[in-house]
Amino acid sequence: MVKDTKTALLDSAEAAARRVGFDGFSYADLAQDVGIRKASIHHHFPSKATLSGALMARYARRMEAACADIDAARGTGGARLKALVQLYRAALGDGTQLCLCVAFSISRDHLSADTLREVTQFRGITLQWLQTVFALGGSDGSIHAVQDTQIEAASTLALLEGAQLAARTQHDLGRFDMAVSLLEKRISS
Amino acid sequence: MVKDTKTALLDSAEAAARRVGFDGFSYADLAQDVGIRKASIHHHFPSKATLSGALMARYARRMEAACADIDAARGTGGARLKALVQLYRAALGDGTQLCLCVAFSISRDHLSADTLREVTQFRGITLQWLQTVFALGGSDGSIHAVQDTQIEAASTLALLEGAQLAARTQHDLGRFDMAVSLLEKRISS
DNA sequence: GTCTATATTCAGATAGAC
DNA sequence: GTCTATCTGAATATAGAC
Repeated sequence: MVKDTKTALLDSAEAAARRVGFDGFSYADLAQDVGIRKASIHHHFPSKATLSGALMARYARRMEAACADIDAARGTGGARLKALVQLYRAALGDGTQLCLCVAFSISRDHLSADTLREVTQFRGITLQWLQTVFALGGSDGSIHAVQDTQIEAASTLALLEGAQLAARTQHDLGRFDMAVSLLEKRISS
Repeated sequence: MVKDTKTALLDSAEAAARRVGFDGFSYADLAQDVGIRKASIHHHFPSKATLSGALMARYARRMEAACADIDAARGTGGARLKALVQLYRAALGDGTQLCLCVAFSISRDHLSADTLREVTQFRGITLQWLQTVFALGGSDGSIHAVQDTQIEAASTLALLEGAQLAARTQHDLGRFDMAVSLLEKRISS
């Protein structure tokens, strides 16, 4: 089955945004990557702002699905938290990419209000999910020394995003692993 | 005393880069801000790559000085760590700015090799300093449950940078405070 | 050191043929 | 849906007068 053009464009744009930020790529780059002319892109995404909104919306939906998948596959809070750490690690790819949400945080002054709402929603979903995970992990004993779950969620998201930055700055996944190792020590196997 | 043009340009460029990233501002923006014509900027910084290098070099030197100041003013590891957290918090300004190092992490593929070296050096300085602080805080009892100092340093830097991202994404300093509150709880007053 | 003027390249975007 | 052709504005950068 062949990818339709719109999906191909979204895929290409997402990879570019996560590598060089939203201000760092152009329609010309996408056109070359996908194999159509740049004018044709406007048929699918009339403006770059439209594209940014579609990108972030798809990303947020994917995150919701990923969290649901983790919930279905893992029973304890600790196992779920471990899975999320792995998700953020995998998002680094070979160490050149970031989570789209982190990449958009920098370019945020050039994003549409629509897209900003999507970014906020993405963060909200993740934080909410993390809170539940810490509550579960605290009561089932799989995460050590759980304190206020809202604070745990905020700290963990910051740690994961910061660990991505560290890894990406040096193109070295080991930096991510080192930054999250203290968190992982709190999870019982 | 009046600021010389070169310093005014560096100040303006730094603020812009920390607000919208290195790809997010132009010489025209700087010219308007500083009050000269954009062609004149090239006299001080022939290319934007030169500017990025100068920016990061100045930033790294300032960080070294700030760490030295903290060491001179605070005796315990805990007090020094608290001071660094405040430094990162203050760097947010009104919640629209990031640490230059974080901002440059996103635009990194458009930076010169020279500038990238400066970024790496900045991270190295900060990590090294943090390691010493955790070693001190562990032995003087002002930081609770200190483990491997290299890992503590990496985790803390990631947390601080991630906390900045969280605050800046929502233009809300409270997000920073919440993300770092677990870390601060480990410091005895 | 700063200016005007200009070169060049590239950005996002549109019109209209096929 | 994709193309060619084109527009408009803005980017970095240079030449040369003052």
